[in-house]
Parts: sequence; C-alpha cells; structure tokens
Amino acid sequence: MSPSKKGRSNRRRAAVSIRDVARRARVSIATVSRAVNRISTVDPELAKRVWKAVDEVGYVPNTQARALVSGRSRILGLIVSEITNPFFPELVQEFENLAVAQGYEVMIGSTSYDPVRTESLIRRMLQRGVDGVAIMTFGIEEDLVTKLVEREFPLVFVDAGPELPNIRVLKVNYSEGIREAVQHLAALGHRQIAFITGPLRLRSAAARRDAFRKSMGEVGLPVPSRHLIEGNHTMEGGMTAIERLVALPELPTAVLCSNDMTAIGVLHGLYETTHKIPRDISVVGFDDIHLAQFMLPPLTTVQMSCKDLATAAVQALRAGIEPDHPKAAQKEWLIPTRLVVRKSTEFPRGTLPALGKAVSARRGVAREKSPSL
Amino acid sequence: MSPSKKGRSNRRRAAVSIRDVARRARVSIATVSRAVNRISTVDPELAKRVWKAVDEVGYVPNTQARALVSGRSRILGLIVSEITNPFFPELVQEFENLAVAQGYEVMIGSTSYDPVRTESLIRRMLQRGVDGVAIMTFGIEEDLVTKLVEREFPLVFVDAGPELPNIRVLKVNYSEGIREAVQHLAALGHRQIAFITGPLRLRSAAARRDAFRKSMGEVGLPVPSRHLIEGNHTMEGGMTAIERLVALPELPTAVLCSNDMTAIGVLHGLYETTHKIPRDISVVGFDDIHLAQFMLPPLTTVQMSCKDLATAAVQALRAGIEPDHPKAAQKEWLIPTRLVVRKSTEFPRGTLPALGKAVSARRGVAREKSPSL
DNA sequence: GCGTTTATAGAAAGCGTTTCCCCATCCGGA
DNA sequence: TCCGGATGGGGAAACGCTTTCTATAAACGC
Repeated sequence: MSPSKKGRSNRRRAAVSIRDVARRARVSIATVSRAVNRISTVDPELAKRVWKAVDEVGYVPNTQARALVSGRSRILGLIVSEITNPFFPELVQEFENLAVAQGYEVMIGSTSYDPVRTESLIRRMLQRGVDGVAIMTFGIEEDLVTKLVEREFPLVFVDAGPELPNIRVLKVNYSEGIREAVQHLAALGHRQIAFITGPLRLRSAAARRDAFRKSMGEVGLPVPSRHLIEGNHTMEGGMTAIERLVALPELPTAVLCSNDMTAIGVLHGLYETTHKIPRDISVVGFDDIHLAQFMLPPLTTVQMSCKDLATAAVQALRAGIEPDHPKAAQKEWLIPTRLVVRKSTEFPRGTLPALGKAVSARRGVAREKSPSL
Repeated sequence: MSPSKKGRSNRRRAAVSIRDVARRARVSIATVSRAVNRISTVDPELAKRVWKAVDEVGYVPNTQARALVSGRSRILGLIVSEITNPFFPELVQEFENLAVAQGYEVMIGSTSYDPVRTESLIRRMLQRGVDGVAIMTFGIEEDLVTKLVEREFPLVFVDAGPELPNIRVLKVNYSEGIREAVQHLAALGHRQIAFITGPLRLRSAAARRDAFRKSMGEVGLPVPSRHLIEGNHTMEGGMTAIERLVALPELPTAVLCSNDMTAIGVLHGLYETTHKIPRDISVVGFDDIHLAQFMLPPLTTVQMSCKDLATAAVQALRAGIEPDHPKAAQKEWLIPTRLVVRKSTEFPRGTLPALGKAVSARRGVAREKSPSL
C-alpha cells in the first residue's frame, strides 16, 4: 500500500510490483522474475515460496515494463480487408482464440482496401511493438514491406506476398474447391457459367478467377469475356454485376461468385428482377460464411475454413517470431477448400423437370455438415 | 546505428531513441521530450530544432516506455457480445476510426455471452494497461466491476450498468424506435403481434422487450405470453422461435424481433415452412445492420446507429480518462433509435388486396435513406 | 586438504521515456 | 549596483521488469 509515497499526478493505480513479491518471499527481485518466468535454474523450493507470495499479494506482471525490457510485446497484428465483411469477424474470432490460448494478445486492423489506411495501420502496429503481422489483404506498398523484410520483421501473407525471401505464406488451394463447384454445375448440365470476380488488384481475387478459368477448361466449357465480370467482394458489387448479366441477350444458367457477400448481392439483385433461384439461375458463393446457410435459398458455396486459416496464420507468425520454434524453417502453409452443396444450385432452366428426381447425382458431391436446425 | 554495441539476444531492432534526437539537436533528452509532447515552456526556436532532428533521424517515440512511465497507454478497450454478429463489426469499425483519429489505439474483445470469457477479457485488458473499457454487453461479474469502480477505473456501459456511481452509461432510447415499429404495424391493421426477445439476462434485451410491451399497451393491444418468445440474438434462435410461433393454433400476423440476426433467422424459418413474407406474416428487425436491406425481402427494422453509439462511447471514455475533459462530469449519453420501413411489413393477410394500393399510408413512416442500388 | 567446477541467488545495469528539481540566465525594480 | 522573481533548460531519478555479471556455497577430483 505505502500511502506515504506521494503518487505521481496522473498515475492510475499503485499496482503491486515485483518488489512487493520479493519482500514477501524474502528473495531478490531477480529470483522472483526467474521464478515467474519458470526459469529452471531456480531452486524448486524457493520457486514455491515465490509463487505463494505472488498469490498472497496478488501480483500481476506489468506488460509494458516486460515489453520494454525484453523487446517483445507478445502481441500479434492481424490485418484484414474489411471487418464488416462477415468472413473476417469469423476469422478474427478464431485467430484471437488461438493467439490468446498461446499467450499472445491480438491487435486488429481493417484496411477497407485503402493503401493509405493499410500503411498507417502497419505503422501503428509497429509503434505498438507487435511481434509480427499477418496480412490477410492486399494493396500494400511494396517498399514498406521490403523495409520490414530487411529488418527481419515477421510477416505472414495469404496466397502470395511480394516475391521476397523470409516471409511466410498461407497458400490457399482455390483450384480444389472451385473445380468441385464447376464440376458440380457441369454435372447438373450447365454450359453457360458466369463468374463474378473480386477486386482484381487483390491477388486472392485474381487467383480465384484463374482457378475458375482453369476448371472450365478442364470440362471443356468456354469462358466468354461477357461472362467474366469484375466485382468488389461486396453485396453492392454483386448486385451491380448481376444486373449486367441480366442485361445480356441471354442470361447464363449459373453464376459463380468470388465470395459469399457477392453471392448475397446477386441473390438480392435477382429478387429485384423477380428471377427465381435456383429455377432460373444457379448461384454459387465462396468462403462459406456462417450466414450462407441462412440465405433464401441456402447458398451452395465453396468452403474456406477460417479455422484452418487462423491456425496456420498463428503458427506461421510464431514460427517467425520465436527463434527455436519447431517450424521456424517452414515458409508455406497449405489451406484446402471444398464445395458445400445447398439449395441455390439446380438443373438448368428448361431441363426436363423429371430430371429433378435424379437427386442422387447431386448427393455425390454434397458433403454438407448436419445443418444446425 | 552504433553497430559496436553488442545487441541483446532477442532484441528485434535497435530503434532510434530520444537520445539520438537529443544528440543531433544538441539539447538534453528532457527538452526533446518536452518538445515532442508540445509542452509550452520550451522555446519555439529550440522546439523547431528538435523537430528537425526528429525528422532527420526518423524518431518514433517508444509506446511501451511512454506507457510505463506515464501510467497511461492510450489504448481503449472495447468489449462486445459477439464479433460474428454483423452489428458489432460495424460498431467496431466506427469506434476504431474515432479512437485512432483522437490518438488512441483500440483493443477489442468478444465475450460470446460467456461470463468467464468476459472476466478473463477484462483482466487481459487491464494487464495490457488499457486506459478505460467500454462494455457493450452483459453478463459481467458485479464484484469485478465494483472493484474497478473503486479504483476509479473508467468504465462505460450500454443501457445501464450496475447501480454504481462513477460509471458512464450510454442510454439507448429503445422506446422511440420500437414505438414507431408497433404503431407502423398497428396502422397497417395488425392486431396479433409477436415479439422474439434476446437473451433476457442481457439488460438491453429486457429493455427492448419492455419497450415492446409498453408500446403495445399504448395502442391498446394485448401481449399474450404465447406471443413473447425468448430468443438469443442469433439466426438459429430466430429459427427456433418462429417454429414455435408457427406451431401455434393461430399464427400472429406480425413478428417483431429483438435484433436483425433473429429476424434473418425468422425469414429463413418461414422459407422452410413455405410461408411468404410479408404476405403471410410481417417481420420487423432491430439494429439496421447493413445486411438488413439485402435480405429477401429487404427488412423493415429499427435503426440504432452504430455511429452514434461509437461516438458516444469514445467521448464517454475520454471523459473518464482525461481529468480535464470538457464533459468530465457528464454521466449519461442518449442514443436515439428510429424505424426504417422496407419490404418485410405489409397489411395483414386476409385484408382486402384493394388496400394494397394505399401505400401512402406507409410512406408517412418511411424514412429510408436512398438505397444504394 | 586444496584448487576447481558446478549450482544458485543477489547486485546492478539497463530498456526509453516522463517529470521533478535545481541551476543559470535574464529582466525589472529599488 | 544589487536583489528578487521569472523563465527555460539540463541532470537525474524514477517506472517495473529482464538479464548479465558476480559472489557464495556446495560438490568434486586428485
């Protein structure tokens, strides 16, 4: 307590410090520090005494001081494109759970696709002394990244960062899930399949588009440029894109979207134009956000597990931060994707309704987890 | 640079410190500190010299050291119920923008309605030395809060915290918007209006229910207990609740939900039971999340602006943190709510279709912003 | 029995700031 | 000319911790 000490003006609380523990346990502060940090050179008997004292006085190490002296804050930075896109909160949640369980705190930032914001965000994170940053978006100034890499600052990218050594990358296997989606549609009898991309300056968006093109090629279907529309990964973008498709002389029978939000926008746009889904047109999303199964109709979509993504991100960061991490040398992490069939895909319009009975053809692909109803 | 200095083992980067600036500007570190913190007693000429040196050596103050010595971290804590509920990311976004613009960083946490998580979250925030916490959820151990209040730790609650002095409260005027919603439905001719609540241990959920009861009383409508169903503010909860309503001998003609996620669940549940909205039943949400206008049909809902909420929260926090803040004495902030009419509400089923033309009756309440299509 | 390791604890040196205290300088008044 | 009070800058002491270096005691080999 020591109320005699005339407190500094602004100081909030005279927290109990390592010195109080030391006094109580009748040891030096060095020993307390070692005991608390579980350093093996301290005698077990003494350590017990220290821990007892810690409990008695209610000691909590001061993170600021610890960070100041050790140069490590135990904070992980996580940068996402847009926190209001429901995929990201799910990711953030998983990431945070994992990080906290492993003794790290998380500092989150959302760029809104704005390079200026991104840069100031990274600066803020560095200033706060984060130990590493996972960048789950793009549109980053290459030279900032280069500078960080030179400092050997731990960075983790999704898909593919700049071509630089010493950064870690989570490679999402887009082809896998998108191929399943295209084959699912092709198997149903679709020939005219459109694709609504994300903002193409995002590598992840371009990668999804490329995977689509490749998969279409594999089943021998053409991709005319009028069926490749650039969106922006938002509902508004999905609406605009579907309006352009609707304006075409012939509406494609199916449309695959670069993410679920786009697909939701498409659903909404088709509602406005009184098209029915999946009767008039089949719609497939990407991400499998929680919301997808609650859409009307429930959305067939390619699942990219944010649990997988978060797990890999945390692991990759720790690999870069902790010198003797078991995976310190690993530079790439692979993230799988897979199709989840729900109700927004069906045989193309004009197909004999009798075929509607042949549902078994679909069940072959369907791998939906037991729905939560 | 000083490469001769044999660096500590783990140290990341020998950042440029206040000493480098002092050397360069040929002043003491005390002067640099004062200049950088814009303390008026430093000679303008000297200050200019210091700033020049700051630029030249690329000095960035070390936040950890600053926090350690000043006892203030310039971090605001923000605790929300569930980051995956889209209302909260919108709130987080606004909060963060405001905080950063005012020189604060934000530490976010999501409780998932779990008191244990909440408590550990608060502890983590305290350990990281946040200057204050805005608690936008409930289910908090009263004694933890009491302890914090005794320490004069700045806390901000929504609706009403525990009955304690010295905490700040954002009072949301639920009655306002909910009354508008009930009157809107009553004016359309609805007599049987059900309400799906949130988890009732949340004060905010109970407050919404009470506002509903009161508004119903005002228009002379009864609220039989079978029309008051407890949900949990999730889509799943909305589905379960609507199933119970559907199982009733007579389906109410309208249902008001305690939040938009519940309403989305209701929409989905009614899709499964092949009821049509709004023909068979009108649905009203609460929050006005961005997604609401993209539902099928677009959701009529009560808007609670997260911008208002965030603005008030940041202001209230700063009022508690900064001793000479202009609003230091203010203890309550008022947040308005209002109805936004879209397409999920209509005349009750069985009403003469001719009445369908009398749309002007609705437009009187409608105040939808220009839709973003 | 003496010198030499091997354990373990303590003393003390920082980490990069802010801020208190004091001293030099300057100005005005007597 | 001298003194008192401002004014503004520098020295140095914290802040709470980690870690190196040193000291002591015990264990050990010859």
